[in-house]
Amino acid sequence: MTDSGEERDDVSLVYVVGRVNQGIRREMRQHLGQWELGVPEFTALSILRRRPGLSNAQLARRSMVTPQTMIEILAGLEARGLVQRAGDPDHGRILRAQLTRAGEQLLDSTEPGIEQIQEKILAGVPKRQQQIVMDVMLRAMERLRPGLDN
Amino acid sequence: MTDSGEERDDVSLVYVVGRVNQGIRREMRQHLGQWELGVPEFTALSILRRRPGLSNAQLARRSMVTPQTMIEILAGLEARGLVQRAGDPDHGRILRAQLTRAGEQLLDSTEPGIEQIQEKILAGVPKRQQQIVMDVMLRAMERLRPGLDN
DNA sequence: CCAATTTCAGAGTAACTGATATCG
DNA sequence: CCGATATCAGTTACTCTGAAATTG
Repeated sequence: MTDSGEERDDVSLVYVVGRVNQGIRREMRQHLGQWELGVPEFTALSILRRRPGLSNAQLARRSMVTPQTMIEILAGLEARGLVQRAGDPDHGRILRAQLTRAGEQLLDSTEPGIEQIQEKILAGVPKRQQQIVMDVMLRAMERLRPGLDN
Repeated sequence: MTDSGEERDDVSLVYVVGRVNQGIRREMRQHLGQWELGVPEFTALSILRRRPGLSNAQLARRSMVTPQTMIEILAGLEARGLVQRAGDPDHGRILRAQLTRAGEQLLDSTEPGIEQIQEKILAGVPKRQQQIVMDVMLRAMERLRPGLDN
């Protein structure tokens, strides 16, 4: 049996965000599989390229996961030589992470496919609307972040 | 160390959707915990209330998960008496699901808290912008759906 | 025979809570 | 001592792939 379309009314944002994310993750997983890279790993690499020198705790906050979760992701990336970490000279305990050359290269190979997913789901959507979606989602992120601080 | 704010530039939609979803799921999990309900279970119940009589396969498509994943969720809900399923009279194999009285009541108790999460992240966002976000996200859902059909 | 549905079984991914140690 | 960080260990939550049976 074939399924009919979805109506525009009475559906919550929480719901659509969840469903869209589910679909995106599925495609990402499939795409990233060829490099043995998981979605959380890809996400961490992406953030680190934009923000070299983040600590594990900072990275966790940006990813909206607990530091315990992030440490595992980071440990895996470090073990594979995609990320390297060095102690902050002014702060004994903090370890600042950044991509290695290999990490950058791997990220470069994977990203076109990810952008393709994005283009696929945004095809034909006016730039102005895209901008509004980004703004609203970024505000949502900020509202969600505080509850995450340990 | 405290973290600085996020910039509006050069961040992808795929990224923000993922992060917002992560934050939403965390709050949902925390809220739903008191009823021993997981996020996928809540999602299935929500869909079923809006669409009584969906089959497992249809439910899977709407949730953007495989039918094998959905069958487990559904089986759990049925075992707990929150959902009941009956064979389609015109179609021997298909089982159509709907909420039981208990399922409806449980959903009623949980929903206010979920709406609260939504209000929290959308506070102060103009209705027009909210509508645009919904439209764009619903379009994204449609684009993501086909790849899911087995 | 083919396509869709249901469903079992096993595996893999992703994320969490608790606890400990260190540093400023 | 307190707050933030790092990190180990164990556990839970979620989703997938493979395969088999059933039905129209």
